[in-house]
Amino acid sequence: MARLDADIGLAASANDDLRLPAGTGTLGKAMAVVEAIAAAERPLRFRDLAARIDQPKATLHRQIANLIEEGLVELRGDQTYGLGLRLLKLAARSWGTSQFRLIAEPHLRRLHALTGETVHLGVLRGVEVIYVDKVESQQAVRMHSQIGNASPVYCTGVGKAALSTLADGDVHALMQKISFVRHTPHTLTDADALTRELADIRREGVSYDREEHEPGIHCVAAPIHSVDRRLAAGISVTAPVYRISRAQLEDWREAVVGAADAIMEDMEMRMGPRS
Amino acid sequence: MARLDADIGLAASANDDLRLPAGTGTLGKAMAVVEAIAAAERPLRFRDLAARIDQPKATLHRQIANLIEEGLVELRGDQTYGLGLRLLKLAARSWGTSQFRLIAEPHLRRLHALTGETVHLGVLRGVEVIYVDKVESQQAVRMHSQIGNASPVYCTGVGKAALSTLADGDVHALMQKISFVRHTPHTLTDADALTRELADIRREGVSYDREEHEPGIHCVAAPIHSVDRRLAAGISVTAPVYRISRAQLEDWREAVVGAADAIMEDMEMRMGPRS
DNA sequence: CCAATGTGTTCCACTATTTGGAACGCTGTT
DNA sequence: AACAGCGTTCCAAATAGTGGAACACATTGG
Repeated sequence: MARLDADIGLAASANDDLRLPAGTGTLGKAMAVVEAIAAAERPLRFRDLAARIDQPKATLHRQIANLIEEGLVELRGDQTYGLGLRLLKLAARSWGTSQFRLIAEPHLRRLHALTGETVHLGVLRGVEVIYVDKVESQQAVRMHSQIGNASPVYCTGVGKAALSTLADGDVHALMQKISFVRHTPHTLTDADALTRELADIRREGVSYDREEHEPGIHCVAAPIHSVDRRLAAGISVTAPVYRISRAQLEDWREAVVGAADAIMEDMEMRMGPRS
Repeated sequence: MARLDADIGLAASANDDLRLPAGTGTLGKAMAVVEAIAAAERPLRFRDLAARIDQPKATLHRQIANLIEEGLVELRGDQTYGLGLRLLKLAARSWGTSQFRLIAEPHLRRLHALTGETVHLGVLRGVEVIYVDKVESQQAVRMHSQIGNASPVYCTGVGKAALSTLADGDVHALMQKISFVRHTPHTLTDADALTRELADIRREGVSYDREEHEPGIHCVAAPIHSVDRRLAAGISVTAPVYRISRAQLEDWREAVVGAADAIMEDMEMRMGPRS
């Protein structure tokens, strides 16, 4: 059958850390440039890019020219580069037609109806979790963002849940690439601590984020094992500590796990029996 | 100064209609594949792609393999291809840091507060308008989508507004590429009609969508001329006919134009004086 | 005022990468 | 069993990307 590994993006994200080549030849180099532009907070100019990319000026210049021509990158303010509109368009299309998201959506809503708190659906990609969907109460400050946003695996509920679905080998490989950053006093800051917690998560079937990413925010999450192991994902209910107690969070445990299981079932229904 | 034309995406979108090569070499071919996958409604299999791409099987196969490796495309259900997660991540980053959007946002909110109806911010890209931001009342069915969504230029308020900011030459070039599709009885279905309406829009400074895209929906829009002519954009207030009369819509005209002008001013403030 | 430095851009011979015809190995069909 | 359709791999040939060097414009400073 189909080789063409996706490998849950383990290898895929080899250059998430914007290093040079990949096994992808020209395309890889082009994407490295895109990633460099995406990674920068302050707008970059040509020389800035040249500094982070380590390629001859001439080469880089042409690569950028191509990226601009393709609408993946844009030249603005007549000196700085930003990501292009084509990405927005493609992402919208991707989001709108993602089978996984479509199947999961009703379950997210149900979970939100039950808890009244924000529900997230996240997928593992390299050493990050990417949020693919979200249902939240009223958004005082709306953030269409969040969807598509990336968070670290090691300090988020979905992140740890997703990790727990991987084989030990894959987990170890990933661990090497994680750079642990302490975000709060509760953040797990090394591979050992994380490994130990993963064991718990595998046994219990739930993971918690106990204010490990943002102070004052905690969550319950459950892993979603995809049928074909091509996807490592998780679902979570997030809430501020001041409103939702640790005990309350644990009471939602069953609901969250239930939702995750329901999503898996629906996936098997609609993808399993030979489509 | 900087060549590296962006050209408002006129040339950029040369292969919006998923034709073969571009002047972009390898990258262009890769993006053609991505675009083909994005364009399809029903999931495509390898042979489907091979049919629409016109490249030798072997070549296409390797291209796809690279795209998968890079996370731009994903192989799912073990036979069909979809767009990859990396696009979501990049788009989110792009959206979150877009200067244009950030500057425009407060004005969109003000306009929404005034009218109570949905406000859109759209940018011209090739023969389409891409919605870059949106403020809406209560979303019964939420659609984070819409943002990033593409609509035709010739039958939307923002589309026509954006067109009106272009030089005649560019407009003509674009017209050639538009394939006019009648969406409602009021849709403009040929270049002549559109050209005539553009003259009105240039004179009046507003454009209307009089149920030209969707029956029962109309809108007022105003063009945003970007300082450096690198961007052709527009802003609009959209409402259902049953609730908002044509007259009411025209009463908002000044507000919409005002908001568009305010956005331009803010842009000049923050980009003009040598940053 | 004219060198000197720091940008961004173009040229073109060299070479690494992409190319695609052909052959292979599946799975399902007649 | 032979056949047909799909997906996958190989490798010589050719194309497309590379990058050192030189150019054109700013801006700086001696």
